[in-house]
Amino acid sequence: MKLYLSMLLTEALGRAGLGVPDTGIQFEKPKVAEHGDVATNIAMILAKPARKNPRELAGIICDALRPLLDAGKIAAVDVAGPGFINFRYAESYIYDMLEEIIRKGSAYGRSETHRGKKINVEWVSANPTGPLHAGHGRQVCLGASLCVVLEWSGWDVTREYYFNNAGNQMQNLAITVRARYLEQCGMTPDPEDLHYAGEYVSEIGREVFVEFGDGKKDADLDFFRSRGERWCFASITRTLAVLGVRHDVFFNEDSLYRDGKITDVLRLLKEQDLAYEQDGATWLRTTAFGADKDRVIVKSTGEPTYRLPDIAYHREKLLRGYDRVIDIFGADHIATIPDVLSGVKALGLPVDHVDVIIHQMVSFVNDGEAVRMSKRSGNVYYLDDLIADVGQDAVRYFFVMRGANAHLEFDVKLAQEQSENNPVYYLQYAHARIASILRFAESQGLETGTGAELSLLCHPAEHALIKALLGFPEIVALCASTYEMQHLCTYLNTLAAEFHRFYHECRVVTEDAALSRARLALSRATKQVLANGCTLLGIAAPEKM
RNA sequence: GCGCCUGUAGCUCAAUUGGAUAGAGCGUUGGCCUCCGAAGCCAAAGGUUGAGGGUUCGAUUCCCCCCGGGCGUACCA
Repeated sequence: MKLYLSMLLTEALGRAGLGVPDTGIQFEKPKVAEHGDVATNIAMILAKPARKNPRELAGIICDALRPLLDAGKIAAVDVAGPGFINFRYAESYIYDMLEEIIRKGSAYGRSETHRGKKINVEWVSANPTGPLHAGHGRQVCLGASLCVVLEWSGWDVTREYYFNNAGNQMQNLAITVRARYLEQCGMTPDPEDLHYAGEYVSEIGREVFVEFGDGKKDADLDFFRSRGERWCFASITRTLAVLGVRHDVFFNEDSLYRDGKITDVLRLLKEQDLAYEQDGATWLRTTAFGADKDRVIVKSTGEPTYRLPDIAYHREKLLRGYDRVIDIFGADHIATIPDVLSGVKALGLPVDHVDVIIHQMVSFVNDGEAVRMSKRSGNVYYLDDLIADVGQDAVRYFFVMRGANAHLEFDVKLAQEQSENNPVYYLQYAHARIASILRFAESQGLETGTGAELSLLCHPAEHALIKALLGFPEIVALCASTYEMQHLCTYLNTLAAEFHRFYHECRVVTEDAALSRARLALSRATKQVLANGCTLLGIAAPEKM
């Protein structure tokens, strides 16, 4: 529709002796229904260069536009407010569109906008030094939903997890696992060795003991490292699977060492004088990229800091040739981004197509009290715990219902206690309710299939519901282009509300068979859109609850 | 100190990226089931969008300056 109006407006502007602004013609959906279904601010944009009153200009544009309009699509066009041009859909248009929704079914909302283009989304990427904690949930859910939305916009999506199975943190895990294993063998662990305090490390130690007895007393750290890594990997992927999240690629950090990529990058940086030795360490000349000071990339122990493998990893990823690359990070990792990107850029790779999504931290509140999160103390609220407390659907929904930039407060108690009033249940309830209506209709011998006379739907609540359904593809596109998933949540809840209103205003199954069939068709279409939305969010769309 | 994020109803957060009367949920108050799911609907109350300037037809949104909160500012990731 916007495309159609855009064409006509361009034509009309030409006839009125006006040009199209560089920004194109912008449309928006008026907040207030009386203002019509679509509006454009074109007259206000053009008013200044044309040195004319916006309202007057809008009138001129309208006059030029009216003869061009197809009455089957647009019923009315008028000037309002400071110079908006408002359009109102023709009834036949919304019936046609409803027909289309029904025809497209589970594909309604998909588009081919980015067909043939490849995108890589890297997210989660938590260190395999323990199970995922509740705070990881936000990134898990944001990324997972984003990937689906991108696919619905035609992108060929690669889901990637950068698996940090090398470096200092893994060394600490290995030491801790060994200490816990030796504890099983009857030795008292040195507190210095217990870098990770979580109970799970003891569990790993027990597993090793069960399998080998005390036969691994003299095994080297590599053994315990790989046992720890294997356990953590299994734990993380299991939790992800519970939430319906999967990755296509787990890129192992240690492969960068094995394949010599770390040394390659170090050499390349040194060749460009972007890395230098000092005080026994190797420094990255980040001041050359505008940073306040240079940073260490290889410690005096000879071990790289995270920056170096991060640069090497991004280089490998970019070399694979994606049209777009998305990195999702928590705000606590924000410091690495400028260094890594400028490092990669210095290696001759373009980074303009890399988008970094930063999400702010989550705080968990339980019964008015902050849930303390500390890996070292072992006092951790795990993502598994959160799922057990509120359910996977609530987890998936709550983490994406707010913008990534908002500091999210997750009140666990509230999510448990008030689950009846939860937005996610509100949404699912609408879906289950429609399913119930359809079952009832069938029990009454009503045919709920095709062939409904949609023009019988003339009640305001019916029109409002249809128009709400029409907005779905645009919302999907909006989420895909802004990377902001909360728009979908907001949309789905207003859609559910619109349905509930319709339900109260218009009885679906009545003696009037023709009207009943039309309303059943509308109900089915609503159910379909709700289900499609649930698919995008990764939550269930139940037939009963 | 510096950098990034943030401040909107009592609470948690929206606001289609600069649009028309700033909206939802929770909480509070009052209505609605002889009828397809009341996990629902309707209504009321609640706001100087942290404060002050600026940009323009128009600012919650952009710019400047204060004030408050979060995260960084490691030879941890």
